[in-house]
Amino acid sequence: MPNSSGLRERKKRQTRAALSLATIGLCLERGWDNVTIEDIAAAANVSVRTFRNYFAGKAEAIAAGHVERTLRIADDIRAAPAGEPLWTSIVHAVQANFAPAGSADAGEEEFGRWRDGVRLLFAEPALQGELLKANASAQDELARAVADRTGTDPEHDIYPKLVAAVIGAGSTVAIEHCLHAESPTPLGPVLREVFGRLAAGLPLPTESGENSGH
Amino acid sequence: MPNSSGLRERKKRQTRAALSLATIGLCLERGWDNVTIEDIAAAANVSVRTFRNYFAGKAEAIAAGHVERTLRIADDIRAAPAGEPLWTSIVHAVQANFAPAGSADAGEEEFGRWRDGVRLLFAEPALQGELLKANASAQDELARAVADRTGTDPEHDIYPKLVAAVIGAGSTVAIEHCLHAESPTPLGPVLREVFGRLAAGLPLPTESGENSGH
DNA sequence: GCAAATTCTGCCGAAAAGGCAAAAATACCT
DNA sequence: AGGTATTTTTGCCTTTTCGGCAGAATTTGC
Repeated sequence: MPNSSGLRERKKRQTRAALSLATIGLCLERGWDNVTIEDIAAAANVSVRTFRNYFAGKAEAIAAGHVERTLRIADDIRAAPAGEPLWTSIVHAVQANFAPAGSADAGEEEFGRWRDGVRLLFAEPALQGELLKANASAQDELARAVADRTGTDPEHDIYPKLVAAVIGAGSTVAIEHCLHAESPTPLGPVLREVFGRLAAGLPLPTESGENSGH
Repeated sequence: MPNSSGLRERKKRQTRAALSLATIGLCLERGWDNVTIEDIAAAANVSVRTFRNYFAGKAEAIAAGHVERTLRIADDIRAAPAGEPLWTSIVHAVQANFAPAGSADAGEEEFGRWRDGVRLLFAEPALQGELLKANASAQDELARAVADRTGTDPEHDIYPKLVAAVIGAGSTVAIEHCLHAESPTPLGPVLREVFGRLAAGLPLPTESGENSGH
């Protein structure tokens, strides 16, 4: 096994990040259809063939960040204090990875890049599929984390798989809601509302005062 | 607006079905990589260009049945008796469309095609994304149906969108579970367990007697 | 340094993807 | 029926994607 901290691995991570970043940047700038893999490779100073060694296509390059982000949710759930209720851990984990502390004002550049990328993702149908695949690919890891936490079997029991799927679905709905909202909405409260409803069994919203769960 | 029952529309549906069927058949027979669009078009007696008028690619052609099936769930939810609890309607609708009455024996040919298609979709990684996209594309319609049923707003309220996403996630988990089970498992009970847990707020399964909820 | 393993790269052909306009089929009106 | 409008099918075309292959270049461990 190659040393994961050697020069080679570091360069690989750099190239990977550069390609993903270049893809997002070019697509934001020119629009999805007006960017070829050749352009991206040139912008990242590698050959077209090398791009293909890293990613299957433009979409995958853009979604790469989302995959890492989602996988980190599983880690956070595993690392949560043992006594904490499962749903609390879930909300914290999702929030920590999709709505970093500084939120909107403290211009976390990485978060800004991610936000731009996601907006693109939702615009182009070819990218929606990739986002979905990213969620799905993290689902197994998520299910294992939930199984760890609840003492269930990630292979044979339905419970952890169902919870993992619901985490993905709930996160997606919350993010999409904030992204499509006319006024910029912070993700945190929406996430709490979504998972609050889920943990309550999705009862019909009461007529009183809209459904701003709070 | 073209008459939907005219000859033209009927032929279009026929061509569409023939292409989807030919794609599934050829892919099952030769394997995903060994089928070109040219093969499919030839098998369906249309030009390659016509195939592309109907579907963006092999994957979409295979998933077409799944899309229709999912859209019909929305219709069923709309058509359910007004007094019936929402979750009851949902379980009925999903079950009706993914596990037809006669179950295995009453060979609904369309159902057979769908089943083959789904098997393919889950087997080949290149196709899993298409299943996800199929679910997502039906999500909006599902949300509108739920909104109709619950008097919520499909645009601004989170509730209908969340329920729609959960229906998709729950169905997928149930189907996947049955497909991956070593012993052939009927979908109905699994579906009821999944949505039972969801309506209960996904409480941790009790230690007693496995997790066969309900 | 040196040998082994790994990655990068150019070259290649098969396939996909989609714009365009002529041809064919269907619909609709008189 | 006949004629016209609309829609679908088709062929032709270019550009881009996709991935196998082998040699060059780089990194690693010794």
